[in-house]
Amino acid sequence: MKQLPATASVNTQVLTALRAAVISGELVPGNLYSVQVLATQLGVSRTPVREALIKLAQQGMVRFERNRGVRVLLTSLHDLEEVFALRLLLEPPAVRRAVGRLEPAQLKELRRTFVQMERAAKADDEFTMFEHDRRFHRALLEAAGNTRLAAYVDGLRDMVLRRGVSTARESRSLDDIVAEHRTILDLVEAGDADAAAKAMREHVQHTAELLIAQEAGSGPVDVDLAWTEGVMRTH
Amino acid sequence: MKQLPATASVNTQVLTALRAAVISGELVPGNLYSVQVLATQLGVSRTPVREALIKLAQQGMVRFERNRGVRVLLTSLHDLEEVFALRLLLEPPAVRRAVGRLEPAQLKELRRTFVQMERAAKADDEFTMFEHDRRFHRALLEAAGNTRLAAYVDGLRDMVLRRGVSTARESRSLDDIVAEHRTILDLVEAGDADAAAKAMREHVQHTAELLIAQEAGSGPVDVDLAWTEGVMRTH
DNA sequence: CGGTGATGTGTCGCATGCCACTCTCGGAGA
DNA sequence: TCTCCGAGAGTGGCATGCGACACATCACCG
Repeated sequence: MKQLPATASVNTQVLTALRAAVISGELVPGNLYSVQVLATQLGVSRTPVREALIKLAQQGMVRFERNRGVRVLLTSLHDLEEVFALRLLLEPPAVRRAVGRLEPAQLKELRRTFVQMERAAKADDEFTMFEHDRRFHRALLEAAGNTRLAAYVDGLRDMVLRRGVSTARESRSLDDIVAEHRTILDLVEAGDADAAAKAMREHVQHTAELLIAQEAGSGPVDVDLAWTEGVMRTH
Repeated sequence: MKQLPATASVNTQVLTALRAAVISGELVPGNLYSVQVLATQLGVSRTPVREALIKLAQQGMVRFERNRGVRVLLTSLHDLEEVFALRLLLEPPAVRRAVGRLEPAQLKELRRTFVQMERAAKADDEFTMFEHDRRFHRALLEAAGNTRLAAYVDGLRDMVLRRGVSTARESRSLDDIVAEHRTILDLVEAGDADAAAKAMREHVQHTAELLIAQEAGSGPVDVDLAWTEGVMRTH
């Protein structure tokens, strides 16, 4: 675990470091860790470490076990299913609403983020690419005007990242991911809300299928995300 | 603030007590409170109080202000809009999925909860009614098989409760609320997934409109929740 | 040899100490 | 009377003290 940078509040730094450690797999899912040891490694006291872990626990990344330690939770197939069901329910409608609400400056910023993502993909810089991927989604969701939605989805991504970061390349190239984002971006810029939402749905669903198939291995895939598709007609 | 019961972990007790205090309005939105004082009132040390407040802060109910105290956040019109947009996006699809997945025993339990809600309404016991209301929604959402969704929506309700608990009666009677739930329950029992989902959407939307109108007072109501309506047809 | 109980180590949960910072309030000076 | 400033009280953030409990180890007994 790397040492902390010098700036900013200790609590925030610790939270960032621990989250990164979990995502990167440095803190192995299923294993128990002691607050004391983590604090020593980070060069701080137990308090901020414990507080950061409480936040991660609320997010579902770890779990405290009394007098035993804190366990990094592993994401089961069912966890993936839950996360992607939520993303499918939230992201497409949010994108639909974001179209037309995006200021020109935001649109430009969005494209800038996309270009950076594209560049990272070309450079085979997986980590940087996922950073921009995240910013892309976040910017789009925030434009929908619902900060809670944006923040929640952003948190959900953490649960998937530690699956995706190390293994996505095996199943699909970074270029494919970029292409899906390009489609979304183009439709957003064209102002076609429904098509953009549909593209987002397909993108998320595609990601879900690949991750779930990979996680399930050769076993039977018992996953149903179809119910997340909007079919209501109230008028 | 009432003294703590004797049982269970201190942290949990404190969390429950603080959440109840915020919802009941005992801790006034907009005001600053000191961890030390809260701890003394609850008869515990600062640590569990601080940890509970951290959880409430993550949920958006309070905010820490360094060297000043912890502020109970007030829910603005926009907050209500955000919360109900999320509920409209999540609850109807979840209900649609819950139908047909509910075991007979769960169905029976759901009806039992409804009957208790009805009884509390008859007795004009507002608080108990909202307790059962919450359990009703929670049971339905959990039946959809997505624990994260259920937990998240449950958390969202806290943001609204401290508006609704004291004021709902001014705008609509408890019986009306019960009637909407009866509609949902009947459709769920009849196995009509789409209709149940539609009923849930209308229930949530109705609640949103009343709370938002009441919050806005006579001022202009600039709220748009229509975008949460599912209109996708991907095939 | 197998089972069992004591003991030691490590852990969290909770209490407390300490520090830098913010805000208040009163008094001195114009 | 008004302004300014400084001392004091109060706060959250972080560090640390302490006790009860979980688990592993190992000696001892059947």
